[in-house]
Amino acid sequence: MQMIASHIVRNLPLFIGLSEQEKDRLIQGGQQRPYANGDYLFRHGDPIHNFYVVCEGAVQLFRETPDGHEMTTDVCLAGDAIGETEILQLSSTHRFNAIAIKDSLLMEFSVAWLKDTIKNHNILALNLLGMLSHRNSVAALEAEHKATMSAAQQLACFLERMCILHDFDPRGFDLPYSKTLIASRLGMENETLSRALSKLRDHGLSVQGNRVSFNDIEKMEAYVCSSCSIAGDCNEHEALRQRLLVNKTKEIRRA
Amino acid sequence: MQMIASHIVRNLPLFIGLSEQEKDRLIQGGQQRPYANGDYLFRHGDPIHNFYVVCEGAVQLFRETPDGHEMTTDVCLAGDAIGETEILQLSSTHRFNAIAIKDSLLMEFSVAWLKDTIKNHNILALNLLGMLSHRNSVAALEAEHKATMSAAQQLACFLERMCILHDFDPRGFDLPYSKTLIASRLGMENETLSRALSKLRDHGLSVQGNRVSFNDIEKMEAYVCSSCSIAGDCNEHEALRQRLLVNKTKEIRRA
DNA sequence: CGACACTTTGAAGACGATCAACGCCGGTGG
DNA sequence: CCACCGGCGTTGATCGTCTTCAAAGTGTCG
Repeated sequence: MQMIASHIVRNLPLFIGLSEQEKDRLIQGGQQRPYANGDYLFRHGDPIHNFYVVCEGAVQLFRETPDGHEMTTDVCLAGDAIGETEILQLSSTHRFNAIAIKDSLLMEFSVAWLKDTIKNHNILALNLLGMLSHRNSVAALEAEHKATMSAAQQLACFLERMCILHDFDPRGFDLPYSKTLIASRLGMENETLSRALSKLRDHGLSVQGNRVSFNDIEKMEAYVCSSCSIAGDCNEHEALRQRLLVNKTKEIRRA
Repeated sequence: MQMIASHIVRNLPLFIGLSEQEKDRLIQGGQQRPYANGDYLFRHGDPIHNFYVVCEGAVQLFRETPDGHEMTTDVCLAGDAIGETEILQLSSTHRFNAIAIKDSLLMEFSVAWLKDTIKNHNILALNLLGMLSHRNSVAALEAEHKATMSAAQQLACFLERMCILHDFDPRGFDLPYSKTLIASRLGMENETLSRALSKLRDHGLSVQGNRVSFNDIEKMEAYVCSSCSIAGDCNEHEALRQRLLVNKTKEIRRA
């Protein structure tokens, strides 16, 4: 167990460029802790105490509006960090809820401790800057998509990103969490998601049950890119294509 | 002219906490430059050379999709910085266009130089982190609003923020740029914006021509907050209320 | 004055949300 | 073992909102 966690923490983007000894020291500052399905890590308004890394399981980050709407801002799986965006904010309270949606294992780091560490390790600050910067551009892009893309296009985009980010096989992989959650993540209703999924079958992407397969990437890109401002330098499509290639060569090697 | 620019740069959030001497040194690294209405600072895909600060005028940041849609991500006025989000990204090219929409005066800083400076001035890195972090949370909130709010509610939210950010008088101020631009910034059509504006008259906010006045903040907040997840700890409403108060006391003092 | 950009209004259409009903499964309890 | 239930996903019908298209009003500037 400790092994798994340590391995995951070692490979955090936040820790890139640090020596193994430094990583060791940092990991010493963290604490492992299990959460059962349904346990809250924290709620909106709670004081910020920790920075978290998901080692196993899944955590949903979400907010609620007074009129009862629930909006999930993110779903974190193994290897994802929670709180990067908050630790350096002025506000001392959480701005969203975090709940374990599977039995999960997390690594917790005290924020006070982490802040100090950042002040002394310039490389950490730079890593964090790069991460926030990247996250920003992704957020901007998603906001744009929400304005310019149809539900089906947004969904295709989302599945592509999921496939690459979590290193799934484009020819066929299982959704890591429920469609209800995906709908909420994308800011649409379950019914809309369901209908969007069937539309995508005409555009080279099939989803049956939990199984997703990219059948015709060219066709899908044509469908999605017409509404995407960064179609030109969008590295997702390229990555996807590469991945398909890699898998094909692996197959050939096996044969 | 140099005075104006220097004064604005001195008060950049990025430079908070630096001594005046340090600021002087940093300002030496920058260069002032005028842009005429319609001049591009850079285009999507151009290599990233500079970090900019608007000293006078206005700059529109926007993207275009292959199918002809234009989406403005931001409009920068005096005191705003351009490029904070990009300087620490891996990508070496701009991911959006920037065009002067009035005759403007900008301060330009070489990115290479700025990166070095950040590496050596820990305080700059921390300031930048705070800014990105804050920008992130604003972006997340806006994305959420796009999913949960009507056009009129989003607009009200936007005008509130504008009023506070640029230190306008809530009882009456002029829009700093065109409604077309606002519509584009909010990801809606001109017609939708126009209709949203009339709707807002029933909710305590009147706009006639370029003139905006908050007539009944209570009513407006009630209208907006029902769909806002951070209604509780949203400091915008509070700030607006304070500002109204301040202006009232000023008025009394004058009388 | 006329050209032009910006704004507003009306009418029609598209898209997603909402409401309602049903099928499917996994779990619980009799 | 089966009946029942609840969560999840799908499908159809309807409704509201935003977009689209068309037209006309407003303002500014040469």
